[in-house]
Amino acid sequence: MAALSADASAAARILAAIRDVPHGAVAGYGQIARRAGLPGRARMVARLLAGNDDPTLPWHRILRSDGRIAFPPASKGHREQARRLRAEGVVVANGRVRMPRSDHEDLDAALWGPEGA
DNA sequence: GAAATGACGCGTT
DNA sequence: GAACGCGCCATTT
Repeated sequence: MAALSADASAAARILAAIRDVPHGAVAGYGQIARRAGLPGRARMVARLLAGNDDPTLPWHRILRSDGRIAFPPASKGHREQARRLRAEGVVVANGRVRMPRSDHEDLDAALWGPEGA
């Protein structure tokens, strides 16, 4: 069958990685792509979220590498995402989220699982 | 097939 | 920390 996307399996892996983010945790586009086994495809993650039809997908947990919300500060999506993050206990200040710049593999676990890991 | 667009990332200023 | 520029990937025109 014709491949409407670049790689259906790749998309599935990305979605799986996003779903793998626990409640109260956040991750970056590049980080998700990397976890999905697709380094450098951060934009592909964004594209999937932009066209996601899955309301159960925790898209609000996906932020930029700087820890900032991808949407413009005046955008509705930005407000929606910030609201949802706060509802999960994530501290959002000035459209910014506490994000560890040094992603050590050991600390990486803490990023994904603040409760466990 | 080339140019333009987009929920990105990183280095530099 | 903010602003600017360049690079990368995938889809659309």
